[in-house]
Amino acid sequence: MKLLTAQFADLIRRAIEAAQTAGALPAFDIPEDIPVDLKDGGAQGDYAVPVALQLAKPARRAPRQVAEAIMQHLPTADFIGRAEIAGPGFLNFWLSPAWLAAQVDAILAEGAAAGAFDINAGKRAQVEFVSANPSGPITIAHTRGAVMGDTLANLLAATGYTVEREYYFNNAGRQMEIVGRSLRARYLEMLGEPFDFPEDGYRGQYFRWIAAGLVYEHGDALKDKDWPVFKDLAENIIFGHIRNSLRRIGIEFDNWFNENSLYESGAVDRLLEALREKDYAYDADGAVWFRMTAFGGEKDRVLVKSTGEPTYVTPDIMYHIDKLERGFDLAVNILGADHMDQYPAVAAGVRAMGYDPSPIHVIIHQAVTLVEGGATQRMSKRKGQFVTLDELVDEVGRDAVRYYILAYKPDAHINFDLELAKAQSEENPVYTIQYAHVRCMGVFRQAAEAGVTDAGADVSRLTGEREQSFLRKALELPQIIDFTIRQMEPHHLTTYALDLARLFHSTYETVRVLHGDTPPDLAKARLRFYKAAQVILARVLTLMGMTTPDRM
RNA sequence: GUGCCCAUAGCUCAGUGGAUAGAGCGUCUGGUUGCGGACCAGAAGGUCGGGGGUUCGAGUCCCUCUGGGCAUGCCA
Repeated sequence: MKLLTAQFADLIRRAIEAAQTAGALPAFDIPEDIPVDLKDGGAQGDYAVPVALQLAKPARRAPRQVAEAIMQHLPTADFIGRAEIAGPGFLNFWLSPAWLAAQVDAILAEGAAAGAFDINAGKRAQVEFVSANPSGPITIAHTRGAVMGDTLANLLAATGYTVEREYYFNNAGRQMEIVGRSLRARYLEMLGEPFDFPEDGYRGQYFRWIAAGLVYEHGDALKDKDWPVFKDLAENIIFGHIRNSLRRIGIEFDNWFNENSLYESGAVDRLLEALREKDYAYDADGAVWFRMTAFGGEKDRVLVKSTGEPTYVTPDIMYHIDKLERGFDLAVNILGADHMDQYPAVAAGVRAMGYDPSPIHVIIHQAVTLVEGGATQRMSKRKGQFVTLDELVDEVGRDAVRYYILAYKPDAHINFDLELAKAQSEENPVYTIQYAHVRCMGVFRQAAEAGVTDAGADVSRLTGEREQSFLRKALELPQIIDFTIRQMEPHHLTTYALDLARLFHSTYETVRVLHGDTPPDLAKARLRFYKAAQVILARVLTLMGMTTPDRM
C-alpha cells in the first residue's frame, strides 16, 4: 500500500506536468518534494497542499492562478471526494466518504499488520540500545533509551525491515573491577570481616542486597576470594536482573554483543596495526593516539592508555565496523546525551579504516533527571541515587512506564518525579487509549450474547460524521509510522494514539450497535466498524509495546 | 570559555516553513432508568523567554541576549 500523502503528491506532480504541457503553466522545475499536510477534516480539508504558494515565483503567476491551473489538470482518484482552492492558493482535499467507509474492510483484511507498508521490504535493520554495562540495575535513565529503541524497532519492522535488537556490553575493564571490589567489600562487611570499600565504589543499597544473597547462598566460603571472583558473580546476577527488568516492559534482545569478543578475535589489535600503517595512529606520552584532527576533529584521542589498556573508543570502532560487515542497511544506535561526544570518534575511526559509516544512524536523547521535593538531582549509579525500572513498574505498571517515557520528544529533558507519577497514574492518557480498546471488546461480547454478527454487513452505510472522523484518523497511521521513523522520534506515535482514542470515544458515545433504534442492518455495519477500530487501536498499542486489555 | 539541547495555557507537554497555535491534568458548567462514566459535550485560560533578521508566509530557519541542562577524561 502506498502512503496517501505520497499518492496526493503524485497526483499534484502529474497535474503540474499536464498544466505545463497544455501551456497553462510555464516551464519550470517541479520541486522534488511536494508538501502534503495532514489536516483535521474541517474547513481546510483532510489533506492540504500549499505548493501553489511556493510555485508562484518560478511560474511568475499569482499563487491562486497556479492553484487553478493545477486543479484543472488534476487526474481523478477514487479517494478524493472534494477539492477546493482556499485562501491565497491552498489546495484542500476531502477524502471521499464512500472510499473512507470501504476502508473498514481494507483494515480488517490487513489485520495485525494494519498500517504497515513495505517500502523497506527485503532490507535489514539493527537497533542497538540500552547497552549498559552490568554494574547495576536498569534505571529510568536507561529506560528512556530502552523504550525508544524497542518502539523504533517495532516501527521499522512495520515498514518491511527485518529487525534485530542488540545489546552491546563490556564485562571487563576498570568499571567492572570496581564492581567486583565493591561487592567484595559489601560481602565482607555483611560477614563482619574487615573490609576496604573502594574509593570510587558503588554505594547503592543494591550491592548490599547482592552481598546478602551471596551470604545466604555461600555462607563465608568466599571470604578469601579476590575481586575477580566477585566480579563474575556480580556480572551474572546483575545481568539476570537487567534481563528480567527489561522483560517486564516487554523488551527482549536478539543479540548480546560482548565487547571482549573484539579482543579475543584480535579485531582490536588489527585495528591498531592498520591505523598505524595508515599513519592515523601514533605514540605520544606513553599512549597510542588516534589522529582525529585528520577527520575534522578538534583534537586527537587516546586509543591505548599509557597503562597498556585500550580506551572504550578502540573496541567501539571495531564494533561498528562489525555492524557494517554484517551488512545491515540501517544500524540505529541510541545514546543518551551524556555519551554524544563518543560517536564522532567512532565515525572517524570507521572512515579511517575505509568503511562508509552512512548506514549507521545515531539518535541522541536528552537526560532523565530525578526530582525529589522540587529539587532536581542527577542520577548516579555510583552514588546510588536513582529510580530503578523495577520500582517504576511496581508503582505505575508496564504500560504507563512505556507510554510516559515515550511521550517526550528525544530532545526534551525529562524531570522525573516518582511521587507525581504515582499520583497521576489513576487518571491519564494510558487509560484513555486502552479503554477505547476495552470498549470495542465489550461491544463484541455484548453482540455475541445478542446474536448480532457482521456477516453480510454493508460498510457503505458508515457515512456518519463520527465514524468518518475516526476512519480518517485511522488511515493516518501509515503516514505517522513513516514520519516517525524518518524523524527517528517515536513520541509522534503517542501523540497520535491519544488523538485516535479521543476520536474513538466521541464516536462510541453516539454510534451504537445494540441499543437505541439502530436497525439490524446498520448494527451489522457498525459492528464491523468497531472490529476495524479494534484492529487499529490494538496495532497502535502493540507498536508502542503496550498491552491490549479486554477488560480493565 | 567552547560545542550540543531546552524555554509554548496554572502544571506536564505536543506542534513536518503554511491558514484561526493544540492535548492531557487542574478549574468551571452540563450530560447516563442505554454496548462499562477509567467516558462524553462545552467554557475559561497564550505578547510561543527578550530583541533583530531571512521570505509570499516564522512557535518552527539564521544571528544575538537572558535563564536552565549536558558534554568538554589516558571513565563508559
